[in-house]
Amino acid sequence: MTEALHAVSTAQRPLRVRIAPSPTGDPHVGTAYIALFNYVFARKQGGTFILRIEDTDQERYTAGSEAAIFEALRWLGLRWDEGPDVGGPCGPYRQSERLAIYKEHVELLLARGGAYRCFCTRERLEKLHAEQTASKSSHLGYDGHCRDLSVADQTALLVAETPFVVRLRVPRDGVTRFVDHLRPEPIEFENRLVDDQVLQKSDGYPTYHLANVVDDHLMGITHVIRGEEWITSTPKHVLLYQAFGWEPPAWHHLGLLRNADKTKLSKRKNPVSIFHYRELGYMPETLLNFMANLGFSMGADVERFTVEQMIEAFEWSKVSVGGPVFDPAKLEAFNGADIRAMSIDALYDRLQERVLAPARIKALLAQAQERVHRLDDFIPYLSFFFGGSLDYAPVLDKIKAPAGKSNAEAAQLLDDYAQEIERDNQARSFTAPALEAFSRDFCQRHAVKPKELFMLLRLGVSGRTASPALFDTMALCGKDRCRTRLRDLSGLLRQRG
RNA sequence: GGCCCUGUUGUCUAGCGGUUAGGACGUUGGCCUCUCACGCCGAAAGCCCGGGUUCGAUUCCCGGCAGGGUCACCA
Repeated sequence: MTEALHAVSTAQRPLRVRIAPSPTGDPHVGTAYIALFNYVFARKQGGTFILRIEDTDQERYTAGSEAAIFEALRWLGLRWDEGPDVGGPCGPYRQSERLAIYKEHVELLLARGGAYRCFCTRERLEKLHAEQTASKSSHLGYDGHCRDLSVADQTALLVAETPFVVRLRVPRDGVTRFVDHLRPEPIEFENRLVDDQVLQKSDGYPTYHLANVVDDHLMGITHVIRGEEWITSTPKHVLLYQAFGWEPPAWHHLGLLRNADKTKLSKRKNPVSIFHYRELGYMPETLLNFMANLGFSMGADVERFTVEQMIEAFEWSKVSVGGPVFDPAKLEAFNGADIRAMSIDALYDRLQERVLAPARIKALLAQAQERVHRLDDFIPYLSFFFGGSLDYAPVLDKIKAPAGKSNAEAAQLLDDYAQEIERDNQARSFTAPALEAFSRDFCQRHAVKPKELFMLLRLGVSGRTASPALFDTMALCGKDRCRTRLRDLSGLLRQRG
């Protein structure tokens, strides 16, 4: 049985893999991690590496984050062969441009009986969920209310323009089994525990599950290499392939990157933006090497290697699957070693690329010009625009919670501030005017005097009581540097109790 | 809670029935040295637990336990 299942894999089709990020927020290191393994595997096998943008959620979509994904992956050197920007034979590579395709496939499924229309209201579903939770029902999920509506009933509802979603008709019994090529045993799910997943939302957009399967098939994806978080929805995907009569890809679920406390790597507990590492001066090849070691082992006690060397040596048997803790200290050590290994000329060139990029330096000089008396003062004056965490010792006594607030509340205020910036479409871009508008509004909402919050922000970001205009300072420091420092400051406040 | 995945020092890992259980980060002692850093030498620290199978289990099997993931008209 096991043998037979393993043998099914992807016969003789040309090897094609993909990374399919969704454009929400900053590009995540987890995306880079998964991209790396897809990329390396494709290169090793002479296959094709595809970038597909999964932008089917209009609510969470954020402008500019697609471009940010391109930028981040390019910075890392993970070049894709097909994608929204470079095109390719299976385009478009942006799901929002493939809506007609999904519609068509939903119709196909409906016609075949593999899916059905569900007219249940959100209220009913919420009530259902509440009841299931309250009764401690062992399995939550749709109750199949609309599963067998008569044609007449459906027509009536359709004529009345009742909103509906389309759900996958999951078999009531039996099991769905698939092989994960990273694990020794096939993975099995009882069908009765698999929910009738929504495939098409009431706004006509596909959900991830539908779009992903349709695209993977249409784009000829032979190997799906993704995070372990997807294992539980894989039976739905397998069932979808079956409903369409398609051959599923070979599944590979990699362990999830973790915080120090072993939970799934999160923004709350760790810097997760690829840009954070770029801005703070980690080198792309070092970051890649560090991440490679999280799930891949070269063997022979070698852990410093290039992507080329990884490609050379790559085999799935060298990939481990326990969720690794992303340890910034080790990354730091790798990066330091790599800096030491460079020639002075190479180092100098590296610095020009970003840290000392002329445009950046000029922008900084513009801030320092009127505040400095000697040329030699520029560098010390601008020092806090560089580096990560600051030493707050010299200004410790100046760091105070706003009037009427405890230290803990002030810390919380800073955390909220950092968090809410991400949710603000303007402030997220981190320009001075947007930051100012956001910050003033923030003060209003949280009942703090701007003066007090702004001083706290200034101290956090610059480590000084005096600096160039706060919002220019923040914009020039960059989001990632500000975020770490504000996090540091909030930690410091919290520590005081 | 149901289901699923995972389980070697604090962390990332090597190991694939017999090893003084190897390497790296971190921690730590020392050497080098005007200081720091680097570099070098050394140390502490691990096979989740309990049953099997076996002459012998970290390794194979079973059962626990622990951690994680997932249970959306988000991906």
